[in-house]
Amino acid sequence: MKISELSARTGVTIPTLKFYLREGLLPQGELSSPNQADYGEAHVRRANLIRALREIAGLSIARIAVIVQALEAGEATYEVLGAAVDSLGGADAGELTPEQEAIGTDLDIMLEHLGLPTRADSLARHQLIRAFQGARDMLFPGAPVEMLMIYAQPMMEIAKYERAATPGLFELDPEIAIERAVAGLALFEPVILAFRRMTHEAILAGQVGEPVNPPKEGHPGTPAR
Amino acid sequence: MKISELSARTGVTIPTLKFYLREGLLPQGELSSPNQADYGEAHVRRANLIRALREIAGLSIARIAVIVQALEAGEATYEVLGAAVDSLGGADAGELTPEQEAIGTDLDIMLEHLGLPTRADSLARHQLIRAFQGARDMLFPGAPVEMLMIYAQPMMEIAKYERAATPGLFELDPEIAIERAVAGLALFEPVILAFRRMTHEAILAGQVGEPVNPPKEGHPGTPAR
DNA sequence: ACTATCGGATAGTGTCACTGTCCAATATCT
DNA sequence: AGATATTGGACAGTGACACTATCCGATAGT
Repeated sequence: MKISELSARTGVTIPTLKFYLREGLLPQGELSSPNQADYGEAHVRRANLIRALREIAGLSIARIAVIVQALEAGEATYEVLGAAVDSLGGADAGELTPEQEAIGTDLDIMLEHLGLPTRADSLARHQLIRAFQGARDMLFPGAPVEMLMIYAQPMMEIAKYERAATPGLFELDPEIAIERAVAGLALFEPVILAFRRMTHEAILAGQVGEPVNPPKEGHPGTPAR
Repeated sequence: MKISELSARTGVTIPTLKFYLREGLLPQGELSSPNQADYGEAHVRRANLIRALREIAGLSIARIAVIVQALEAGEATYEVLGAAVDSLGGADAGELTPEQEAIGTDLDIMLEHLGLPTRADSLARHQLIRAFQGARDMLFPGAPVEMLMIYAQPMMEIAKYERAATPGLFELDPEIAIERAVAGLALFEPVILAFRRMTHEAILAGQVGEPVNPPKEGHPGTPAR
C-alpha cells in the first residue's frame, strides 16, 4: 500500500506520516522504485500505536522513539515492556539525592514484602521515589513509605487481573503481542485515573460513602468490603 | 517577605515567579510602595502547589490557571475539586461523536450501579469515554464498558481509603483544605501508575504470579484474595 | 550618597510536534 | 502516447508553550 492509503487507513495525515518516517517511529516502506514505497499491515498497526501513545497516553515523540527502537531491535518482550515502563510517566535518569536514596532503601524493603521485584536500573522506581517524595513533602511530611501500601496492593491486583484477562497473548506473533502489551499498559492509565478522580469528586460532593447499590456480583475486582 | 525571599523559600527563580504573577497563577503581593510588594505564607504554599502540579502531575500552565482561578474565586470546595478533576488528564470540552455518546449511555448505567454519580458537564466523564474508546478499539474491539469494572472498583476503594486517611481535612482553613485536596488528587497519580507498571513488568519477567510472601495483614487495601 | 534590589513591562529563547513547499521521478488514466 | 496526479525525499516554516533576559525608573538598606 502507498502512503496515501496508509494515511486513509490510519487517519494520520501524509505530512505527519512522513515526519514519523523521518524520526524513525515508523519503519521505512519497501522501495519498489526510487520514488515508490510499499507499506504493509505492520505499518498500519505501528501508526495506530504511535497515535494512541501520543494522544491517549500523552507520550512525547522522543519517548515513543525509545519504545519503538526497543520493539525494532527485536528485543525480548520484557525488555521492550521495560523500555515502555521507563518511558511512561516521564522521568529522566538523573541521580537521586541522598534523601531520595534513603526513600529508595525503604521502598525496596516494602517491594520485597509485596513480592514485587524491581530491576536495579528501573526508571519506574526512580519515578516512584520522586513522586512519593513530592507528594509526601507537600501533604504528609515524615510519612513512611508504608503509606503506599494502600496503592500498591490494589494496583498489583489490577495488573494481575489484566494479565489474566489476556490469556492467549503469547500465542500471537511476538511483535503483535508486544505492541498489545505496551498499548495496554499505556492506554488504560487515563481510565484508571479517571475513576479515582470521579470518586473523589463524588465523595467531596457528599454523594458517595459506602456504595448506594451493592456492587454487582460476579465481576472481578476488589471484592465488596 | 520580598520576592527574593519567596524565591529562596520555594526554589523557584525570580523570573519564573514574575511569570506566574503575570499569568495570575500567583496572587499579587501587597504593595507597600510603588515598587515594593509583600508576599506571605499563602504565596509560598501557592508556589509549591504550582510547581508540584507542573512537575509532578505534568499540568500545563493554562490548566493550573483554571484550578487557581477556581481557588481564587473562593468557590465551594467541591467546585474547585471539580475544576481540578476536569483539568487533570488533559481532555478538552469538544463534542462527543455519536459512537462516544453511546458508550456514555452504557457508562452512566454502570456508574449508577457503582453508586458513583457524575456531573452532567463532567469532563472526567468525557475523558473516560474517549480513553476507553481508544483502548478498546485498539485492544478489545467490541468489548462492553463492563470490562471497566476491574478498574472502577479498586479505584473507588483507593479513593475511599484516601479520604478516610485525612479525617481532619475540613477542620483546616478552607483554602488550605482545598489546596491539599487538589494536591493529593494530582500528586499521587504517578505513584498509582508506577505500581501498575512495575507489576506488569514483573509479571512479564515471570517473577510475579501470586505474591511470594503473603501480603501483610492489617493494611488497608484490597484484601488478600 | 551610593549600591543593591525591587516591581513591572517588553522582548527574546529553546523545544516540541507538526505543516508547507518544492522537486524530479514515476504511476495512472484516457 | 500524452496529460495529470501522486510519490518519496529534503528542508524550511509555524504556532504553542514555558520560561528567560533585559531594561527601566523607584526605592531600601548602609
